[in-house]
Amino acid sequence: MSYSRRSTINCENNPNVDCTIEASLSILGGKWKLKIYKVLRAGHPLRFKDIKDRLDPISDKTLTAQLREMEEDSLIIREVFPVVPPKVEYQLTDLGKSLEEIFLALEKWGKTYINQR
Amino acid sequence: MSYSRRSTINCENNPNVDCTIEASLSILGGKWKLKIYKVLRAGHPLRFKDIKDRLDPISDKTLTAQLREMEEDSLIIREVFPVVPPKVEYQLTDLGKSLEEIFLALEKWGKTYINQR
DNA sequence: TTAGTTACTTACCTTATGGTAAGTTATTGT
DNA sequence: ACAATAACTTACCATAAGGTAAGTAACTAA
Repeated sequence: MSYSRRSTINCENNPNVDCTIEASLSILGGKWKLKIYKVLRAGHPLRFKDIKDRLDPISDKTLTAQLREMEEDSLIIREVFPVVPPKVEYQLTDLGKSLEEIFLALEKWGKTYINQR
Repeated sequence: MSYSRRSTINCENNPNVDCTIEASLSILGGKWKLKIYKVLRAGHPLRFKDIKDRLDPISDKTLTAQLREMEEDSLIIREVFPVVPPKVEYQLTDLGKSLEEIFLALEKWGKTYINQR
């Protein structure tokens, strides 16, 4: 899939009727975003390594990129502690937490689907 | 994104805790699936060309591929009428209709997101 | 006779996504 | 002195998703 990531999503000027869906997909699409959400939704802040360990094998590069995008999109907050070795914690913002409904719907549908086949 | 499309999704034998999410994403992921859902959810069967006309510019090749995958995944039914020029109609199955909750959650979140930025 | 129609298929190409492997930093533990 | 650590970055490569453009079938209307 390729969802074009746009810095501005403007539905007023956008003749495209799929704009809200498009907005969601452009932000949540991809292999990792919702999995990262799942890891972070437990609530307490997690370090880079903690997130990495809780996911399927994911490369540092990819995880970094995904976290940066989520930060840009205001889904998570990144807090850097100036220590050695580095310590960086990530947690969901309120906007990030508002993904719960989508998450639950996908999880529920996934179960339904798996049972029906 | 690349979601690996698997013919069998087996959560029992899968140690991966993200399996239901993964199942949903492997079936709904990509640029077009949910947009096609949106077009078809009106209810009445639509022809290939009708679907195409209601989407952002999409190539025949891509639309064909997406529809075939959705058919394989039991989300839609494809009905061929033996006439010339060809007539093929597509409509949602019950399983396809069960995507409504995901669709609404995405649409709602998209609106929220657009308003918050 | 020729153009138009629909639902495709095919060959080819571009772009995006994500992986691998290595290097970087500054400090602590052995 | 040297390895280990966490959170990166960089260069390079592989795969996949999706686009473009052309071709096909069989019939109808002009």
